[in-house]
Order: sequence, then C-alpha cells, then structure tokens
Amino acid sequence: MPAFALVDCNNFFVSCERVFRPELEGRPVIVLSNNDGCVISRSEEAKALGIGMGAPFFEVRALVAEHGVAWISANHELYVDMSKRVSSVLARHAPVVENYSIDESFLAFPADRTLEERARALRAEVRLWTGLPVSIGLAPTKALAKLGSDKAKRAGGVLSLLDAGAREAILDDTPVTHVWGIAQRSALRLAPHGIRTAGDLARARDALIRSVLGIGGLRLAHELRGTPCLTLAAAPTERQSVTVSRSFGKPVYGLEALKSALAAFAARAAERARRHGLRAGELSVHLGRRVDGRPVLEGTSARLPPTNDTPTLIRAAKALAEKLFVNGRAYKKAGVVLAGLEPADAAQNELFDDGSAGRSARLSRVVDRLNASLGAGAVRYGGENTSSAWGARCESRSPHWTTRWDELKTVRAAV
DNA sequence: TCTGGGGTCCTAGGACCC
DNA sequence: TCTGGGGTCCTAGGACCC
Repeated sequence: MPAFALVDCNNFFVSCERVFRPELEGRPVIVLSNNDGCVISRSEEAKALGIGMGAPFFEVRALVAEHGVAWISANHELYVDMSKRVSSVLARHAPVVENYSIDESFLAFPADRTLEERARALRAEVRLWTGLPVSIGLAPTKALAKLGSDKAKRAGGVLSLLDAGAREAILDDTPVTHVWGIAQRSALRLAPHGIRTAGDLARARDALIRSVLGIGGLRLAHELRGTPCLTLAAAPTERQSVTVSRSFGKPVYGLEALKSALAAFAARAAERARRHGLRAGELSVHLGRRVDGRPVLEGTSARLPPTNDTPTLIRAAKALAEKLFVNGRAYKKAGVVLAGLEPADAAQNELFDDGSAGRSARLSRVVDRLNASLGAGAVRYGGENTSSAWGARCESRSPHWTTRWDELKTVRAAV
C-alpha cells in the first residue's frame, strides 16, 4: 500500500526571517500582512503569549510592546524563494511531490518499514540545506498525513499514523475542527449529531455525513478511516483565476485614485496571466469598504474577447471602476480578478485583426522582461499611477536577501 | 485611528431546452 | 377541473484552505 507524507514548514514566514536573523531565535516573533494589518505567522513564543493567527495588529500591539515581540512586515519575495529551495530538497527524496502551498508539500512513497527513518533523514536534510525546521506526518491518506504533521510538531518532528491501531486514540483526541476541511461552520452543524472529534466523524454513518457536509465531507470521513479518496496532484492543475487586490493604507475617496490603483492591479494580473501562458475571457473589479464596521465588497464584471494584453485589461478595469464608484464613499480596498482563463496559444483570432494585437503582445513581452531583470515595477504603463494616495503601510520589511544582488546579506568572519 | 491576499470546490436555484 | 419530466448550463454565494 502506498503512503503519503505531508512535509510542513513550522511557522514558515517567521522561520524564513530567522534563517537570516538568528538573533530572533528563542524570542517571540510575528510577521504581519500587507499594510501591517494582521498577524500571519507566529513563532512558538508568540503563540504562547496568546497572539492569535489573523489577529489585527492594533489589537495585539500592547502585548507586543509589553513582551518585546519582534514584528516584521511580510517579505513574500523571500518566502517564495525559500519555498522553492525546500521543494528542490524534497524532489530529491520522493518520486512524486505535490507542492500544496507555499509551506506544505505532499509526497508519495511505497510504504515500507524504513519510512519513519527516511522521514527523519529528510527532515534533517531540509534543515541543513535551507535552515528551516519542518514537521512530517506519515499516513495511508492525505487527510491523515495532514493530521499527523500537525501532531508531529509536539512529537519530535515526525509522526506516523500508518498503524490503524495507533490512529484511533489520536483521532478521538482531536477536535473535529482540526480536521483538514472542517472549520467552525461545519463543526456547528455536526455538534447536534454528537460529532465533536475526528474519531466521531470517522465512525458516523455515511448518509448522515453526506446530508450534513455534502460530498466533500464524506470523502474526508473515508480518508480518516484510512481509505484514500484524494490523490496526489503531481502536476499543478490549470488555474481558474488570477486575483490582484490590496487594502489601502488610508481610505480613498476619489475616482481617479481608484482608477490608477486598479490600473496597476490589472497590469500585475496581466503579467501573471502571461507568465502562466494564459489569457482571460472575463475581468471583474471589486471595491471594498466598511459599513457599520463590517467589510463589504461590491463588484462587477465584463466579458472580453480572450486577452492578456495589459492596455486592454487596464481599460476594462477602469471602465468597471466608473460603473461601481459612488461619490462620497470611503474605499478601503480594491481588486481585479481575471477569469475564464484559457491557454494563450489556443489562438482563436479576431475576425478583423489589424495586427495591433501582435504589436501589443511584443511590447508586453519586452515590459515583462525588463521588470524581471530590473525588479518589479521598473517599467509601467501610463495609467498605473502608483500614487501615495493608496500606497500600503509596510514599516518593517526585511531585505530581499536571496533574490536581489544589492540586498545580499553580508557576513564577516571574526578573526 | 488601525482588521491580508490568493485561491479552490460544492451547492442551490434560475433559465432554458426538448 | 385538469397543468410533465428530465436534463443541461450558468451563476452567486458559502465554506474552506494556507
């Protein structure tokens, strides 16, 4: 029988920062989202202080000051690069690897008795080559492997749930909300049926699970029983959408400022679509604000002849912004979503092609190449005015240590 | 005063068709 | 007074993930 391993980087963003700033070891550390808005990664010491995942920064600021918590603005360029380094180590150890998220990968192995030992060796090797600590769960299904890696954090870094007997006690000791795919809403619907732990869910009747959670929940229950329903997605699936959205550093009231922000987002989205060899048949724009303290998103969309041309997408985004905009509203965020994606080479040419599309595509390629070599945003289209009217706060970002020559870390040897 | 960003899948209901 | 049945496709919204 095959076995799955889930390799999970512990407190990934914080750990990436610590690799280059070892003085942060042993101290409480948090990493903040865009705009320094909320907490998106916490060291164990920070968790122990009661700082919650996703907590708004302003709510924990007193705690941060009181305990000398180090806080860092997110540096995604660094995290993406570190993630690739981890993947390349994993690829040397398993025939099939699914990079599930920036900090988690599923591996598939033929199950044998040496698996736990090999997992420990793998863990040591990731540490050696990247400086990052990982936890590994081993199990006959993905959902169980996920649970295993969770528990592994307090069990020496590797935990096997391959043995059915050993699993039972662990499942009974796991709240159902710790199961991959079950969150608060589902837990509330399960509670009236006496289902509170992972073990309860595994033992529940199929018909009941199906009626309460739907087909996805039923698959999960089978996975918890040790019957694989989820397979390894070795090849990344075709992406369905591309989103670029940002919260603003301060509220935006003017249509022109909104349009310039959306133009910049549309340009980033177009760039991403081109990088994936895709073009979009639909573009939507959303504007976000707060009403009675609650976030509200208003959006609208338009069909397009499939394209990944930046000026075309910028025009479409601006037109939708004009439709949505209401004078006097305090906008806090905006975004652009590309959908209806298809391969860019599935050329279904416009009936009346005057050749301008070809010129525009060549221009886009040049812009992409310049931005790749000179750094993002080096070349921009006129409409995308990165004005300070909507710029994000980002007070304490670390350098791009691994991806920019001029920001390399300097190390001096003591003589 | 200050609350992220980028995704996926499933479901229910409406429109439409024969 | 009687008023079918079965299907597809699309969309919006819900729920969840990291």
